[in-house]
Amino acid sequence: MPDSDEAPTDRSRTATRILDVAERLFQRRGYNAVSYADLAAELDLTTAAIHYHFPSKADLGQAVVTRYRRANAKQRAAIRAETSALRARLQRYVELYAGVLADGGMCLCGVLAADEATLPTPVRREVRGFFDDQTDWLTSILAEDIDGGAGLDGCASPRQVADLLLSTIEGAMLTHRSPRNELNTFRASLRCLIDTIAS
Amino acid sequence: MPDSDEAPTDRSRTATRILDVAERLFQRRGYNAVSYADLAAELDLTTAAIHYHFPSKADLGQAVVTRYRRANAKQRAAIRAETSALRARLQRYVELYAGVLADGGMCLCGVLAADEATLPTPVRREVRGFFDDQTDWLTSILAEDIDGGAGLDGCASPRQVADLLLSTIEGAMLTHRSPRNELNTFRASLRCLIDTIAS
DNA sequence: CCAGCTACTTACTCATCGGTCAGGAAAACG
DNA sequence: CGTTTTCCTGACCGATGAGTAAGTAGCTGG
Repeated sequence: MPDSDEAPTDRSRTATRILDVAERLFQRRGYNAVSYADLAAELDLTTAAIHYHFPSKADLGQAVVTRYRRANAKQRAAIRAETSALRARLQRYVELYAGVLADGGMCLCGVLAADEATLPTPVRREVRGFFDDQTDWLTSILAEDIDGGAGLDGCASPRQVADLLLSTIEGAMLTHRSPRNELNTFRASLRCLIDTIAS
Repeated sequence: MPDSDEAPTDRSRTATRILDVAERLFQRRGYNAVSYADLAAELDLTTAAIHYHFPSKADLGQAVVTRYRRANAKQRAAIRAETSALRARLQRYVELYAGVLADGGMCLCGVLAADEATLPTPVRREVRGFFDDQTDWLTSILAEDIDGGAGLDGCASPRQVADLLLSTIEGAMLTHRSPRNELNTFRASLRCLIDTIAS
């Protein structure tokens, strides 16, 4: 081994390109509407080449979601490290999703959740894991808050507020996709919620 | 014509059965993962029989969503007629979706929104129409409210609150599907929001 | 210089997809 | 009664889905 590489999973150049394109397409079209042929065309490869790196579509799907989860964990860690106020943290967290929405995509796990019934088991497990990651993180961020978070009348626990936040984010992405510039509507909905939650 | 039938679109018995099964399957698997063969098997028909009633899949999809939209409009009208308090109206509105979630489904239009990029144009138009229906109705319900709805700090307009509500509902359905009894989590999230919005 | 591995391509397989067409049973119509 | 219309079946179509097998070009290490 040349040097202890940054990533725990050490992917070849081509495998990484495949994951990149697959992630993009999954975010736009969902799991079932993406074929090996689509990927091959965009990558200028054959479908067999993709099967060489990812034997089955389940393998590919799992690899994409696992990487997505890992990248997301890093981003959340950065937010936690670089900000301390609840409001600022939530705002930066929302911007994570706004960025995806801005270039015509949907949260990878949000869109895969819609295909849940037809997802291979390992992919489904990974998607659920992603959502658990989010609610756990949000819960701890909310619980850490100094002023007790008395914003929402009806919510007893930070966990409930976390659930509410995640739901709203995923739902806002689902219902406000590209055509008109609904990115602003997305941001407005979330700003509204955050203003109520934080201070 | 025997008598002026209740429905503007007068469907044969079989066509209605096809729509019923198609709606159920779309809600569980999304648009792309439902085939004519699936429907035929469940209905004990041939695929050709379905093509007789709905020549293309786009026709079928559009018919399903149009009917769904119409039924939903009736339910909303009933809520408006039978309740007057904002809180009660919103609670009954949320129960509309909780019912779908309870038997393992997802909002038809929510799940179709995830497949948006691959949807035939008429189906996509109908799905967008459904969302417009919801925000319009919620907006007017909120605007009608006597106490001005001072619940959410950051939201100026009823329309913004309506957007927020719809997003939360769709997102909560997406992220809290069947396996454990997450129906309660769904209800808790929405109760939390409603408590903040109404009185 | 050859053995072996990595990273592919070419050329398939077989199932399933949405969709078509000719025909037939049965009911409705005149 | 005969004819037309409604509603369906059986047999098929070409395209596309995921996946496979065999072969090969290019490095790499001994």
